[in-house]
Amino acid sequence: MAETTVHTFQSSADIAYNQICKKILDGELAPGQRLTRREMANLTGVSIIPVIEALHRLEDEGLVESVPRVGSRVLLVTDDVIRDRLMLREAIECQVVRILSESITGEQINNLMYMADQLDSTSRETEYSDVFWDRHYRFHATMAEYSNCQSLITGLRKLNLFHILQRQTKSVHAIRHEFPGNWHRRVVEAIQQGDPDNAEKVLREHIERSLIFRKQTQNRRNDKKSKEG
Amino acid sequence: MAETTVHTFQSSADIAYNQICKKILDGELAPGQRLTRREMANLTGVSIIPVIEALHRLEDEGLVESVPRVGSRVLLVTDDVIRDRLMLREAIECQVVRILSESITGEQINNLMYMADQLDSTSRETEYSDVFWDRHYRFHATMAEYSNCQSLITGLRKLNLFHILQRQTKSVHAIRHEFPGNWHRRVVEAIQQGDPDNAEKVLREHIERSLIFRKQTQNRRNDKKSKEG
DNA sequence: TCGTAATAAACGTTATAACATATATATTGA
DNA sequence: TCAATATATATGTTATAACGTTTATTACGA
Repeated sequence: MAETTVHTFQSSADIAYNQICKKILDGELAPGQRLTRREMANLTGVSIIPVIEALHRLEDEGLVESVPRVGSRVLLVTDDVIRDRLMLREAIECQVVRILSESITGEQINNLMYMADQLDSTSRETEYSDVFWDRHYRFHATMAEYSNCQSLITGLRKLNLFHILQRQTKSVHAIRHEFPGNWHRRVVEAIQQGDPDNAEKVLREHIERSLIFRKQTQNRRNDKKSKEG
Repeated sequence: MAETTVHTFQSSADIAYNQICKKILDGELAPGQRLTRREMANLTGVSIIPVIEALHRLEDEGLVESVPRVGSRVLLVTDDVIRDRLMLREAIECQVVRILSESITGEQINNLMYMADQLDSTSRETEYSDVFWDRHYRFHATMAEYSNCQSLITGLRKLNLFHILQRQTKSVHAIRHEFPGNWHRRVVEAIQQGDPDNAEKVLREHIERSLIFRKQTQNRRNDKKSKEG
């Protein structure tokens, strides 16, 4: 009831998009699952035309991959894709903190500091959970917004959506152990100091750490595999 | 005749996309020009459905902007958009040279060095021209390819397409004077040294220089305007 | 003359049905 | 039994036509 009652003309394409998107993010439609146009039309109650548009949007968001004349499926989260997105995330987030370190206002710093502390305390007190990741996404999305750069904002939103998909593999949870307890606050403090190079460095160290961690898990997984075989 | 005769099944959407895209890049459809679906259907000889897909692709490429229930038009190249793309370019290109400085092979270095010299000599000998920008795009696209990161490759391709659109405003030509004659070679040399931080620094200096230049032209333009008014 | 309301035209949206291609199944031959 | 071929089914693609909204035009009144 506190919702703003904006005239929200929802097109059929919107309906299809929202429903399919939700099912993907909830894991109801798992990675690799084929999404045929007629099935999606039946599933969402709209015709094929808006389903096509919905699938294209999902493909643009990076949640769906398509092959011309063959069809679409929920993105398969392979190691290659994970690495690809990690590289892009590093590029975008570093640029964001650079911009912020040169243009951020006091009020924005306060907001970020509050969110960072809230986030860091979450990671210390509880297991990795939906609420943690929610705050995590929101923190990074807020930084992106403060950059005032639409491409960076949009790019990061897509990466966050991908991360929700990636989380369904469960393997990301372990990254936690690589984080110092006050890492996000340290990022904000680096931004506050106003040195772009240092702010970027602080952020990059973190991302590279999780990349290194991923390589370790890969090796571990390979070891386990060779034991099984 | 030297073309590879690959079975290239061109869908109606492909036909529409190619034709409209070409007209935009050639300036035949100028920025701000409205692209109604029926007109585009008549223009390209296909029905509305594939035109819709073509326009969505062009929107994804960043050449077209749309408003739901209103329509599409060729992207208006405003100063805000230029700044936005410059920020994104900086993010992507810096990440590319970082990756390259840690993973590039000798053969790749040789290729890039050759392309850089060819490019730098072009900028010294001739006026800014199609052939210069062609080589420029190809140089940067090759670096992106060597990064082996699809998101960075795709992102840079879109930025290059945007730049072609931006060139139609003519204002980019003047950036030339900001370049030292051997700038591209220096980038490759920095990559070769294997230090990501330095490679990034070299690249970023260049991009920031052209950004500063843009601000100068804006001021100059404002001065001119106030004289006229 | 200007702002406002009513009308008309233009245009985005989408349901249906037919078409073309790709995949799965069945059949044939060795 | 297996591979190759032919058939059938599933599915992506797209043309057409109708629907609803937005924008442009006209008519009206102050």
